[in-house]
Amino acid sequence: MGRGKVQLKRIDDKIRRQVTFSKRRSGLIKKARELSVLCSVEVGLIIFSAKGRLYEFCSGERFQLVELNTLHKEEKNLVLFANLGKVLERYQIHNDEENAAPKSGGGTGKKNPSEWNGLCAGPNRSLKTIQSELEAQNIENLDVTELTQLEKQLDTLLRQTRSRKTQLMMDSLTALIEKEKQLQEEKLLMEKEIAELKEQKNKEQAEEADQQSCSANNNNNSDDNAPPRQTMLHLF
Amino acid sequence: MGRGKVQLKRIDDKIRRQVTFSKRRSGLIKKARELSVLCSVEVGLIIFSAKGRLYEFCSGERFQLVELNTLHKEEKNLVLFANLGKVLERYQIHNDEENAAPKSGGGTGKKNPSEWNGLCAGPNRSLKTIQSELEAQNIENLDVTELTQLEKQLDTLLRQTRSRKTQLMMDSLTALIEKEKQLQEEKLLMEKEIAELKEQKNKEQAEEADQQSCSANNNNNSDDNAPPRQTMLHLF
DNA sequence: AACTATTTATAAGA
DNA sequence: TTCTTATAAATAGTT
Repeated sequence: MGRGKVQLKRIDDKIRRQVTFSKRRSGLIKKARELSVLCSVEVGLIIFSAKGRLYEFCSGERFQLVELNTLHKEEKNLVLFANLGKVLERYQIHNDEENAAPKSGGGTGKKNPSEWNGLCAGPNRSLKTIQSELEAQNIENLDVTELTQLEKQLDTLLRQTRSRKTQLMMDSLTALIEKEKQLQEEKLLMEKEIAELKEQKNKEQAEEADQQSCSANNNNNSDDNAPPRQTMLHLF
Repeated sequence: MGRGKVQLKRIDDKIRRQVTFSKRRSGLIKKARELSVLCSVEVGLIIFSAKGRLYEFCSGERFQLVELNTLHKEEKNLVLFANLGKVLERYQIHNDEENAAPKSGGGTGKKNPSEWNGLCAGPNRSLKTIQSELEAQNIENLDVTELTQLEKQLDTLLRQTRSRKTQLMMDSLTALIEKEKQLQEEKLLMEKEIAELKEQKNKEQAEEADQQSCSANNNNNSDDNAPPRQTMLHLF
């Protein structure tokens, strides 16, 4: 849709690419909104510009965690989804928190873990600040001192981002491992139950056979009580 | 774009809504792909249909849609997370590359993508080399050129390490998801077996009671067929 | 940031 | 569902 047909490959010219990005980005977000409204479905969209600026659309309303627990399965998925756009926000919120903490002074360095869940207030002030700084005064115009400071800030942000990412992944892993353990236990219990039921059955059959003084069919049930196999973790 | 102008509000007619959803969904995903390709940016898009079916696009494939459809709901969330993590990971790599982009010398600057998965042979080799170099000639004695080179090498190693770490964690997540699915299936089978055994037992008791025409102690076994409890996801 | 010439998406109909 | 087609929308290149 335009004067020329479009080739599905990276636009080489930087300017044209930038312009196209701007146009198509807003078009995409508009269409995402339309889809969610017209069809009453949940849509989440995140876009990183080449410079790392984040653009997002999320159809869902903000849900409180409290409410989450009152919901049923199906609904939870929707809520989780609705909150999807929050992932990135949390990265940045976290960054802000850390950044707000003084670096030079011999501070505690470590944040209260309870504040680590990204539930704290205050959006992406620092990151936005840096970004707008970068946009306002072109990076070309900064002197070494300013660049050094900027470098430090960005480095800090990057490190915090990584830290948060790792933490989120570890949380997932922990949850899954926990779940697996639980399932293994349940499995064990059920195996026991099955064994008991079979034994009872055998006994009854034996009694019956006794009464009728007949053949004793001893069902040798081999219970494969292999110890719960641990999932291989290639983490460390 | 169509025979009629569109109102930005929920389509009331169910059929029309469904059809529109189908069409616009594919259109949106197509456009997301185009944006990511044309402009070389990271794009993540997820859509939940009204029935909870998941559709997604993520620049940089990791999971095939085919696989996705075989997953359970809970697992899908993890996969989504994994994909998003991938977006972030790429974002970071991208930034790193930009930063590492050659400033002075005309090095290739760009690594072969196949080497980027951290699967390449012996990262330790280079590290050892660097270490021994450092030990042999004290870092104090290196000039700026040598230090620059060293910096580059270390930076590369660091990036590979991070990439590898993320990949391993992703692998673990995938494996755990798979494992959980398998356990759930096993559990289901065992539940069936138990139910059958109990039923047999009840029947036999009933027969016995019949024969002895006596008191009917109806053991009301409340089968706690609670649906598999949802894994708590702390993802979002 | 506006303006068109075109291409593309898609609403309705088959 | 899938296809066809008229028309609305998006947007590439231009100013």
